[in-house]
Amino acid sequence: MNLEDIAKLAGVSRSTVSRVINDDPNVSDRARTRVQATIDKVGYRPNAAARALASHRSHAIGLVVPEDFSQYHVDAWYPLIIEATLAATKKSNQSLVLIMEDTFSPDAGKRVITNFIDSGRVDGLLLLQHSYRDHLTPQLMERDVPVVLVAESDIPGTCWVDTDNFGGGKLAASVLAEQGAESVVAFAGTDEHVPSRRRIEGLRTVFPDARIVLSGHSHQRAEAAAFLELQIHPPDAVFAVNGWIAPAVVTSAERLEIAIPADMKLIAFDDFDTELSARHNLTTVVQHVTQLADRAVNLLIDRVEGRSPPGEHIVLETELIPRGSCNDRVDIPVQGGATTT
Amino acid sequence: MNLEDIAKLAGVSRSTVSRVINDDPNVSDRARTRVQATIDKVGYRPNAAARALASHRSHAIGLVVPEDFSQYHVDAWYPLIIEATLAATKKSNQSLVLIMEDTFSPDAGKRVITNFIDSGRVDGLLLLQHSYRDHLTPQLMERDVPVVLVAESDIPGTCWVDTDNFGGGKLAASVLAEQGAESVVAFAGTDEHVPSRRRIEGLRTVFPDARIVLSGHSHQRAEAAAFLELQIHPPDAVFAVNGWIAPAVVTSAERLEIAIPADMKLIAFDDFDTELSARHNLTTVVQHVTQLADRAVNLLIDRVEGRSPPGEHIVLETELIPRGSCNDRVDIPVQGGATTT
DNA sequence: CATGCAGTTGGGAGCGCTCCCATAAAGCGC
DNA sequence: GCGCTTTATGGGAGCGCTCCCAACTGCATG
Repeated sequence: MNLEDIAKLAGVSRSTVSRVINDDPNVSDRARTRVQATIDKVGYRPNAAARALASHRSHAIGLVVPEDFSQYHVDAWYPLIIEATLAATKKSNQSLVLIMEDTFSPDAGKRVITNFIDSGRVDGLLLLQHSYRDHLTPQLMERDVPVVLVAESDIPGTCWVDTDNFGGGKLAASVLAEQGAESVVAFAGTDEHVPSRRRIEGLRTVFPDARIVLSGHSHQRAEAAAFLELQIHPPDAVFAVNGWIAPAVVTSAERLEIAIPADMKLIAFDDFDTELSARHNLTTVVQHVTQLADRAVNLLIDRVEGRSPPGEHIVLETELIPRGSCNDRVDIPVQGGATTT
Repeated sequence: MNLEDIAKLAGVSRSTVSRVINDDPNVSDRARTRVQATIDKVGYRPNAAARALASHRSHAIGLVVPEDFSQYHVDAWYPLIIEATLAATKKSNQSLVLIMEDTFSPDAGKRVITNFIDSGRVDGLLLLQHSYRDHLTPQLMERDVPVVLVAESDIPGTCWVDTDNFGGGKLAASVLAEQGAESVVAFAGTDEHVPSRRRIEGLRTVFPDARIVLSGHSHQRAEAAAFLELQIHPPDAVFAVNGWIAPAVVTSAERLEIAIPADMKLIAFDDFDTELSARHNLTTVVQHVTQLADRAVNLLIDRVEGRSPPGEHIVLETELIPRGSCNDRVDIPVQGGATTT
């Protein structure tokens, strides 16, 4: 079943059927309804390969993920962004091709280009946060491949979309300051994670002397680090730079009999695990991953179509979800689930 | 740059270049090296769309994931299987297209077929565990779409690959029996999860009277349930049917001052979070997700190529990782990390 | 009543491959 | 040296679309 067949059935030409399929305005209503009806009747679907061949556009975009992304499961960032991207591409009638590369390998960019761009498998690429200070981006920029980073970037000419991590850090700080906090400690995973770094920079606009404690991608080490820090330098307030660290802080505080929020305020960035945040009643600064993916996909499509110039970027604001860990009198009802002993 | 160009440069015909690209044996060594050299020199890549159009094969396979897969992050199953599938497709020179569908919707199958099969975007489909007693599979079977389930299935004619969950449950049981356990309780998430059900069936071949406690997809509820159960009916041994539940059992045991393994043995199925398993020193029955994906992808490709008949299935054995939670005298060194108090 | 001009429609050419068949070259026995 | 098979090569046809240009319609205009 192809264009020609449909054309014959509908009593028009191949071209007219093609126009109907591609929403070309230059079709009479009579022809359009006739064609559409036969298409629906026989369940015709245009052949993707033929379209791609003739139009030089695959209507597929590639999402580049690092080789071991499932190992970063201290939080659900990768699954969330993959799911959100998938939803966004579906909305835009694009297919999503997953691409896995060791993004730190010196010729990762070349491999991605030869395997997916030069062969026309995808029209453009989405690069995730993780892979952004690697060899990939420069190599792609050089070859002028349509690329959007889901991460802020200082490479000139790159298009990117990111959450305002700096602003989010500032927002967290302002909430703590409002509650009278003076000595603040920030718990983070690693400072190679640029978003974390930006959040801390935001915090420091209000608390320049905030201590920073890093504990890597490990719940266990986060808990040990939190316990030690809270015992030796008990602060007024804690900023959990990565949401998954917050429970470690709560547990340590419990063991040290530090009451939250009476003795110590706690604010977290991200609550990918909403159950956990609700359970610990955490006041949280959240980023909107779904929106992030939506904007990234749309920007990439605009780039592919040539509608958007290189160098464009989009910054998404964070949002404060007030719960009980910063303030005794919470006006907003606690979402789902009681606090534990 | 296309076949014709390469042919001219190498002084041969289009056909010969095509043969070299497709590893056709009927090419002289002289021609092959000449063609390969020019291909490498100019960095030529065959156009995927043209190939697909001419050969009726996209060299892409679709991985169908449920709409909200990132919400199932009590463990890392989805990210792991996605990553493993991606690695497997890469090895086989296929691209991986992610497909998201509400697998319980009555016309999910029809949508997947029209959007991805009829249009020739993918050659075949991989369906994950989660989506297996839904409307998808029957609709796909009816249309004779090449499909492999990553889940056992009783629908006649389906191809599937799965871990031997029944055998794994039996293995866990035999370990507990060996340690003299008599009263056993199994903690699981939900009994709609067929793999969990099969593991429990395996357990029951040895412990027909084992109690079953279900707590849904929630760490919090798992912990509450474990605490209550261990307090009211303290058992000899616990089978954590899903690995992520094990820490809840350990915590509850600590609070109730039940020593593991002295007072109570504990064995878990899956340690997707190896750090956690090591930290709690858990003896574990593991499934091999990488292998699972490898076999599934290969079987699907065989189906697409017509090399494999319908109805074929592959069962993968589980493996026992002995740590300290079942036996005081552990011969095998504990992997990475000490036990907590 | 010829002229112009949007609004429609049809068909040719071509996208870059694969597949098939025809042909050329080489190898082998007698 | 002659036919035969085997191996290697070239070119035509066609996969199912899009894109472009030509042509045709109807209708207002001078």
